[in-house]
Amino acid sequence: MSRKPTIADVAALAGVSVAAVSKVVNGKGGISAPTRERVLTAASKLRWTPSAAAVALRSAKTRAIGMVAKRSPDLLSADPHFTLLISGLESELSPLGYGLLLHIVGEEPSAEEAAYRRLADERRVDGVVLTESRIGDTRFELLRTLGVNAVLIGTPWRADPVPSVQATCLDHGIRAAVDHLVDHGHRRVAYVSGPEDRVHTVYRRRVFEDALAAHDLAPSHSVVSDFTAAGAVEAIGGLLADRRRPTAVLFANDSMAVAGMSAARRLGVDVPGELSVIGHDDLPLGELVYPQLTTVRQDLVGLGRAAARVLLASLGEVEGAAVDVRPPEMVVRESTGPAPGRT
Amino acid sequence: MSRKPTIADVAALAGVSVAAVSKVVNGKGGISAPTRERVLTAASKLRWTPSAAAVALRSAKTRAIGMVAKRSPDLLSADPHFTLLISGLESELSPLGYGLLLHIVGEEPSAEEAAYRRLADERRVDGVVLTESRIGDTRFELLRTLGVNAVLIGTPWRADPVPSVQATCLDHGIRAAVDHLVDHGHRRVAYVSGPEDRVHTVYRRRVFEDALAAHDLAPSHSVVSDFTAAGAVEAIGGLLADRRRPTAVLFANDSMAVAGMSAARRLGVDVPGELSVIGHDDLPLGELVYPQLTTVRQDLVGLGRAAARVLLASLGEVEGAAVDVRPPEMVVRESTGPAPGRT
DNA sequence: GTGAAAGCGCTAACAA
DNA sequence: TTGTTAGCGCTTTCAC
Repeated sequence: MSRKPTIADVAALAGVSVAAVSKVVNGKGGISAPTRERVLTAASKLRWTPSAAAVALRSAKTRAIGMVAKRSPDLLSADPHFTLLISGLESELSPLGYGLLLHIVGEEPSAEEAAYRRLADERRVDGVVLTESRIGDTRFELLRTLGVNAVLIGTPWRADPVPSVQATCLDHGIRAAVDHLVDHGHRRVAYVSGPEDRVHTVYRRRVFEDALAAHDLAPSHSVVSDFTAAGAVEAIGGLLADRRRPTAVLFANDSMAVAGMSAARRLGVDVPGELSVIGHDDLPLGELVYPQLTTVRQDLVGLGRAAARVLLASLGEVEGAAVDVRPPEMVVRESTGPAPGRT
Repeated sequence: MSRKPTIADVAALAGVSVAAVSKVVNGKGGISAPTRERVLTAASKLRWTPSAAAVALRSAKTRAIGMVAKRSPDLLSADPHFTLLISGLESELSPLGYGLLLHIVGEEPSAEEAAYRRLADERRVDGVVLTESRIGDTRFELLRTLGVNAVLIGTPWRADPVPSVQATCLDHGIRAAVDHLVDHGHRRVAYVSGPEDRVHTVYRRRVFEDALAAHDLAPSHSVVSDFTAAGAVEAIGGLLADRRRPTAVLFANDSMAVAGMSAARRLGVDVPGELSVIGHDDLPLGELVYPQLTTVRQDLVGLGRAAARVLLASLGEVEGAAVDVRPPEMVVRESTGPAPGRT
């Protein structure tokens, strides 16, 4: 197994200087067509590709972007979610030869910060993508002082002037879900949210309330949960125990919705006969279960793609319009139906 | 925002040579305690960390390992699986400062090979981990000729002398599942496998058959499926249409099992009353659904961890015993019960 | 249009 | 024990 060829080998084989080779592969001007040709054939004959390390050292560009994901102990909620975002990211990064450096950290608050710091200090990436926007989020400040490009997938906390991507018409999905429910005669509708420190938790609950208010209704119940199965089960238990229990419930994600739906059925409550259930995100999971889950689809892959474009644009790799992210839309499947007592 | 400090800055601040700094951070000998001390304080005062690019260039070690995942179009099956493996990998890599470079590629055969080639040619990683061992797998050969360290998670194809990790007592889980079923009076048991090009497909089916044979039984049906929801639905449809239909079915993964279970219920077949269902892997999904899925647990996180250790060992980063991977075990939940007509 | 040469930040001989 | 120095493979002025 021979030593990896270097730019010098290519230059020698092509009978030109290393500078010429460099110019050719980087598309810099001042190279005649014939020279160009010879360099290219020499390079492919040698199967030469520039060493990532050398390029990174010389040009201070790593051609990699980083992502750090907090993994909750039961990893129930966030994961399938991440996979979709990552697919979207990769579909934009890969064609440009960018890599995705992934870090999974535990729940300890310091672990996440340490991961970002390391990425920055070691100069391993040209930018990072953040997810799960939190209230009081300090990650952008950190990254800014570290001098790292960053983009947030989701709604920034306050008017924090951070680059971020999100769907247009962000409220459409939940509104449609509420309208759907009300149209089917539901009057007592509950909401089970995710952790309160998430920016989207607050936003989505407000949209939910607004949408109900448009029908002169108020939430029958509003419970804060934690994205775990146990949390969803507990939440549904509480709701169903109420004498004036809801006839429909929206969950902040699909995993909770499925867990909640299962818990209801286990308690002998028919879904959607006695209780309609709606999820959020539209993960593959929702189609697997019985009854199939009605949910609010989010264009997770599109969000990943858009985030990559923003980063790439700030690195001067691409220009122009950000790709747009499809607005959330309701996907009606089997877990919703008319309110009980209504035909 | 000031320029990133270099080793020279640290050396200057500490009043020593750059070589001294290098030796200190790399734990090479020949440094007096006081010098060591001053270097360390200087480094932390400047928040200096060696540049990954420079280290990589100089030492030909990137401190990163790569993984390329084929993403099936409907990404139903493989994904939650990957997340678990990645968690395991990261838990070993992170503490040693190793990064995980992830590539998601499409189904085209060439895409995968291209991804490995790029990782190798650009010298972006010190090793790669492979998953989804296939029959006639050529990836190891490729990686070998590319001169890249690799480790396989799963059973190698034939006696291919490749470093790989897998659980001990690999057959225990499926055997236990079969025994469980037979003990509950099941005599007509079917198997729904994954794609036939996977090594584990063949292996698991054989274990299934052996386990049944130990009870003087043969599979009632054996169908090859594809890890998709649609495939599982179709498979279950076929099985249930048979006049002598099975009273229990094992699926090659949890997603198919859940989809199959749902399809059965939709056809009016009670699970586990009329049909027992068993999955494979024990993904979080199985606990969410109703009835909860009985399944064969696989220590996916442990496999990731073990794979990382193997790679790290071959890079001289750690030594000694590989971590061991917990044997597969059956997790009895709600989707299995006595055979119909038996109390 | 092309090439010579100076580093990017670090490690590892080798000297002192 | 410590410092000097020669590159690792590449990009980029700046001459020619």
